[in-house]
Amino acid sequence: MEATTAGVGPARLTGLATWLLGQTAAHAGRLVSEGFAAVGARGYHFRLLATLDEFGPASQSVLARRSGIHPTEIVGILDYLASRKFVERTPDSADRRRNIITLTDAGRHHLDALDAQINKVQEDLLAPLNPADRAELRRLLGVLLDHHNKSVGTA
Amino acid sequence: MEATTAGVGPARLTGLATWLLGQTAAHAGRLVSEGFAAVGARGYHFRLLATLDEFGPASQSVLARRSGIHPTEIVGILDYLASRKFVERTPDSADRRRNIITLTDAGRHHLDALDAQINKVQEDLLAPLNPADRAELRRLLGVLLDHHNKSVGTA
DNA sequence: CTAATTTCAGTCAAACTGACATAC
DNA sequence: CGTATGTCAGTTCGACTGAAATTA
Repeated sequence: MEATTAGVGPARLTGLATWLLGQTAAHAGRLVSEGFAAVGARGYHFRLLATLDEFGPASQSVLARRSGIHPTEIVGILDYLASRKFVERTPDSADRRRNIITLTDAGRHHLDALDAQINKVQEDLLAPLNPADRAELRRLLGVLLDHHNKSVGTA
Repeated sequence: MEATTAGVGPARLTGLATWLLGQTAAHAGRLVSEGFAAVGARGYHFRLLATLDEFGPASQSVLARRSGIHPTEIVGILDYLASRKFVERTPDSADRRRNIITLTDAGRHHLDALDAQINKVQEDLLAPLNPADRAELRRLLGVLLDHHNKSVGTA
């Protein structure tokens, strides 16, 4: 049996973990984009809103670290989310460099819609895998991420 | 133990297969880019050269299908590869719409260098996984790819 | 002075869309 | 005619670099 070929293409390529990962992620990304586009949103919105929902209000730089989104991206995403009244940006009185970002009720509501959407996408993506395989995939990807997060120092 | 958390971040996000996949692929992509940049190349070059090496000369559209690279991308990549004398573009006498692309000796040589590079990267990426886990990861990704290639009709 | 925070402007790789001339 | 091929121009998403102003 050996390494699966995943359709067609040069074996030199299709046997590579990096290629399989890239192709699968591209596909997943397509599904995610479509799913979010259906509710007029993007991946970044979900990531930021989910971060706010689970960790509570925070400054933009803390948000960047928690969400894994690059600090320079945060500004624009927040501009948009604030314009839609999904978050509130208020200056931090304790440290005037900072803004404190808070999730609004509308934002929480929107997040629920995105949540429903993204869960549909998981099903789509993982359709051909049974529960054990899904868990195993998550485990393996988790190990890789943990390892590389540590060595690179994303913490 | 449950689904691995993969560092930090909102559970709503970090438990998602799409997120794990995206993050891991981003990391892998970083490693690949760095590796290829070290020999003055990019991922596309390797993909196209490998495709030519394994399947032999072909038209640009066939190359696109075989490599999984979007047809409109092929043009520019080939422009570059031809300028470096890694491939030759000759008009097809049988069908004057087509160019036949051929790998040169220099191209084959360059491909060897890229091959060495990309294999180093695999090791880097998969370092925390034992051989069985690596095979399992490849298998699972392969299943996903096969499934989605079929339904979308990339063939 | 150094360091952190936010912001702006721009780059980049990969993938894509739409249009078009040419040839089949 | 409709379709396939190659080309060009432009867009998108996610991620990044570099620089700057403000404040700690």
